[in-house]
Amino acid sequence: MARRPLTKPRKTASQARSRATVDALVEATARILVRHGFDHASTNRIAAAAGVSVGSLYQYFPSKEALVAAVIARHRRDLLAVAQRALGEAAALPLEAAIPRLVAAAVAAHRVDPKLHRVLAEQTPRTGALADVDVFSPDNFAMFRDYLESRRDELRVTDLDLAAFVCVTAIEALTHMAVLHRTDFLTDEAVGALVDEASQLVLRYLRQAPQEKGRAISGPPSFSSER
Amino acid sequence: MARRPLTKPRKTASQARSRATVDALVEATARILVRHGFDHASTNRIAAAAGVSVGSLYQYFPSKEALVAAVIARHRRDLLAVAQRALGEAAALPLEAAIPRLVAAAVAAHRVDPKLHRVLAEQTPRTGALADVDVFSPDNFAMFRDYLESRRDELRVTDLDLAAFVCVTAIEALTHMAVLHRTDFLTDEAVGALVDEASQLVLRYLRQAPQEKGRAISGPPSFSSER
Amino acid sequence: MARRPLTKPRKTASQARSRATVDALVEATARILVRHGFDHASTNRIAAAAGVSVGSLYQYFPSKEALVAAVIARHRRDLLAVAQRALGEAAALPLEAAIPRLVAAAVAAHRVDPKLHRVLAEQTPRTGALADVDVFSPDNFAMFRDYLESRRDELRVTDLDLAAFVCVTAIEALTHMAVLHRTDFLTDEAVGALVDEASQLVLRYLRQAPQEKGRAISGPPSFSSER
Amino acid sequence: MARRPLTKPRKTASQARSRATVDALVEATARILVRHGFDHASTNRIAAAAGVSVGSLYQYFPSKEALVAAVIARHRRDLLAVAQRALGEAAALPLEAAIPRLVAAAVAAHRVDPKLHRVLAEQTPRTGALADVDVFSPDNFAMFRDYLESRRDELRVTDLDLAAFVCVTAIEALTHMAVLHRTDFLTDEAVGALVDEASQLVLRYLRQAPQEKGRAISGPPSFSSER
DNA sequence: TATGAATGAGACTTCATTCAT
DNA sequence: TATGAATGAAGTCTCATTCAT
Repeated sequence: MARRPLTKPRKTASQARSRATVDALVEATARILVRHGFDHASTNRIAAAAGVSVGSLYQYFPSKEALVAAVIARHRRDLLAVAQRALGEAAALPLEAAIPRLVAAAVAAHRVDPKLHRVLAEQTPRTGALADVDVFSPDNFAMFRDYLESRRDELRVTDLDLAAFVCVTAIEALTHMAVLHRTDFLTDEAVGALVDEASQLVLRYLRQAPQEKGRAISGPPSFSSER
Repeated sequence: MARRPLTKPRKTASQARSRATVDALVEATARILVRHGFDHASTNRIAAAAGVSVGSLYQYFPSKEALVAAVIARHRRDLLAVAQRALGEAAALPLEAAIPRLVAAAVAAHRVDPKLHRVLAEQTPRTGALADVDVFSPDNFAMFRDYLESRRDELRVTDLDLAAFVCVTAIEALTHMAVLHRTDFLTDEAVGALVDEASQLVLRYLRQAPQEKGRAISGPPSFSSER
Repeated sequence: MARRPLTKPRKTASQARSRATVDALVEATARILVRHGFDHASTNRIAAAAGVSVGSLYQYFPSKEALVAAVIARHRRDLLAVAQRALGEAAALPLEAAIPRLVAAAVAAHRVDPKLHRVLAEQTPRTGALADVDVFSPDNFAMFRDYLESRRDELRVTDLDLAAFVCVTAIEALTHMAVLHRTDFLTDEAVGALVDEASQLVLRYLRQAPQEKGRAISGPPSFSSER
Repeated sequence: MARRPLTKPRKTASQARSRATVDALVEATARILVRHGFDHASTNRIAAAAGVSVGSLYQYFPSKEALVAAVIARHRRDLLAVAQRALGEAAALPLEAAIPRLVAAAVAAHRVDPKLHRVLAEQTPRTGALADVDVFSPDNFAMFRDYLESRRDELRVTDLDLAAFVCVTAIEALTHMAVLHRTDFLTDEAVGALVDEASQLVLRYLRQAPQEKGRAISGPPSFSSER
């Protein structure tokens, strides 16, 4: 028992060291990716930026691809966290209030690290180990599908899989496009309009039209007027 | 004048030959891109596939990027042609009929050369000369915006720029995603549903709600039931 | 003296442990050499296969070469043991019986660990510390020379050094070649013929032809006297 | 016809240039191999020694192995030429005269480029593309077998394949060993004795003993019949 | 204008060895 | 004494581009 405290911390120290190296490498990769672009993100450069030797890099990552895959995974995890939180908060809300919140979350998610997002989207080839890696995971679809399920009686649509595909793809594309090609839509003044429009797009697609429910209402609330 | 027939044909022949070489190179690039992927599409390989020497390749294209840009431009032109034809046909139709037609055209466009489309979308870095090259050109937005303009009185939306962005982006994303990641949505049996849903998405977003026009209607026509 | 029983076993245990580690490393090296070839036999791999850390490996062997040298030495010792035993048994026999026995022993020796033998022969560079290491040691020549000495009166040859060189080299080459390139000569049916032929080769070279005993003969023409 | 002289020389010039580069590379490889050893014969070093760029090296040789294989092939061709010439000259001679000549040729062959021979024999791993490359080709066996065939009635042995294997292997091993490990046998004074002994070894093995001609004798005991 | 040999920077990766813990 | 993370020199090979012919 006397030796335990001696051995275990050592092991832990060693593990912590490894972990630190791994983290430094992933972080350095992201940084280099943003600063120099995928093509010029060489493993030597990444290792240097991480403050470790190339040898260490290859001790933890079998290839450049693996390194980039780790960056993508980390980025995706970050995005997912934002989406998940928003969905959690929206779960109890009616469609009219939930959708704008989710759309706003999608926009927020894309602002987590827009430069990295752009590099990942525009320069990172989906080849080899990265073939099936996508910044947006199927988790998004599943999560949204589950939400729709819980709100089924408010919905016009019946094939929830298909509906989830349509909504998630559309929201994702609009925010993605805005971030990459229409940053003019993302100014503080303009972003409200974008969120409104995207929300309208999805809401009108999903929900039971008022008259279809048997009564007339005054139309959906607008996100931008809520601000 | 007497020499004209002598000179001009020769010149033309030479021009025609140049044109043929350029075409062969672009075609070869597309072929190699599909067969070997962007990373392994070397200029030597492309030249060989085109039946010319590397030297000649550089006579016509200043860089590999220029070559790929030409392929992208050609591909985009092909896609645009499909979209343009559909828009032309849809111009005279009311929204309810026009939108499904446009969506169907978008799906058709993505089927022009899906393998090339995938390589261009997944492997071709938007770097250097290719930075601003996108498979989907702003022309699409402008064209669609013009169409909306001509149908303004059927519309609920008022900011037509924004609306065009929303619609074109959504339609494009849905078809793109389907082609790349959900080919199960593109079987002969399933594609109708996809087109229906995409049409609903856009139609419900764009148009004057029935009760807003002062009368009740029975809902939009379905693409799939039209077939 | 009272402590001896206490200290010595401990010391011995430690020594035994060291010895065990050394053995494990040599054994692991041989195994890895066979399985992966010389080029891919990295020290890390060897250490892992031996169940020790690289650090420990370098505690016992100053370099990779030293490790391989140990493997060669062990292999040579094994081969030598076979040869020595055969020579011991043959010592008392007349040439006609002894030679076939030695040849058979040479074949048997090459079957001790043929895969290792091949790797050592084909892939292990005779460089640096391994420069003068040969699988077949000069011991073989000396041993055989001694045997010839003891049978001198049965021999036709007079320069026993040269004769030992000729015989040992020939036998060694034939068995070596057979093991590496003509395994068809080593089937149970064929091996007898090979041993016969090798024995004939050596016997006819060495011995006094029956009728030559006790009288002078002309013998075959000599190359050196032709010069 | 007028253009032919223009084009063809150009082509030839180009071919000659290529050929010169290839030759320079093979020659440089041999030189570097001798000077620095296999391990330190890097492709960059070889290219530099050949006065060309690494790129050119890889234009003509797909790998370092291919380069070394070319050196081996060239060396073997040189050795073979010596052996072939000797065999040609010996073809008409009776065994007693032919064998010493062949043995002498084997010694001469090993003196063509002894340093290269040593590097090839001692340091060059038989791995990958070099796996089946051997300095001594099967051609040697076939050639010698053919010679034996033509002298069949002078022979004691009956299985000529086996006999060729035995003789060629023995001669080759003796000269090889002498070159690599017993250069003291190769001095001008000593080499005659070596050739004599090797000739005796082979001759006595092969030929009909004078007294054996025309009658049956008991011969030495056979190993295989003892089993 | 066409050819294709030549270029050479630079990418990825390995591995024997060291050393802090 | 053991561990294994870290090192970094060095190696092989690719490919966009140039240029003599």
